[in-house]
Amino acid sequence: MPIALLSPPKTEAELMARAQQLAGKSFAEVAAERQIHLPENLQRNKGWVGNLIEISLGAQAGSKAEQDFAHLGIELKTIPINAQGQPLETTFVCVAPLTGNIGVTWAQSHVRQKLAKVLWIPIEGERHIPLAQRRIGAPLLWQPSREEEQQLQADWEELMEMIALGQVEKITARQGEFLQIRPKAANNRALTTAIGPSGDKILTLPRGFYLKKQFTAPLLARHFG
DNA sequence: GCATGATCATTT
DNA sequence: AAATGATCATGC
Repeated sequence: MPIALLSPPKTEAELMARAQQLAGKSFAEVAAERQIHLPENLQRNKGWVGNLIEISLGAQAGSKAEQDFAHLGIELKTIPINAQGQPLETTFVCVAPLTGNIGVTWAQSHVRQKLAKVLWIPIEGERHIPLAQRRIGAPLLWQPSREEEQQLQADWEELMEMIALGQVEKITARQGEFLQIRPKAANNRALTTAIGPSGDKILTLPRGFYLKKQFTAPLLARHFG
């Protein structure tokens, strides 16, 4: 007898109340509540925690493009942290568009849309903690400050200019102070179309935008530090 | 392949 | 130790 699927939260307050009720619970506890299988580790289940939290908050798991709670204008992101509350990983934002970028501005960008309002759920992520014992932290509903938005915009414009000028294969994860571009693919044989150095079409590895820890660390510290 | 969810693991 | 580049699962 499957348990009932949680309905989407109707209001921001309801979403936050649910998120606060998850705080302090272990993955084992929450997985049991929702009758979700708990894997040994995340090696072959990298999105497991994100899916667990989605289901536990009433987002439709395996959803389509758009924010997790589109009716509330809120994107959900789990972020693994260490014992000091610092992020252990970068945060994937969205796929980097490698073609069709003529005339696209920061204001219209997917990065800005995705990050307009984010519900951050910190989770214990240190690998020495067995997955079952890792706990969920207190939620943080965040909107970028003017300064944060300017930081992201500057990196985005630099990186998008390189893409538009056919320099995508010269982009490295070292570029961008707060926002970087790295591979986002099943493996290194995956290919997608991009603009080449001569302005022609080339095939290259799909890339994604990621928030560097230099961006998310202060964001978390301001609230939890 | 692309979009969802990210973390792994090699390199520096 | 930290960051970069590579990778894993799933649905369509």
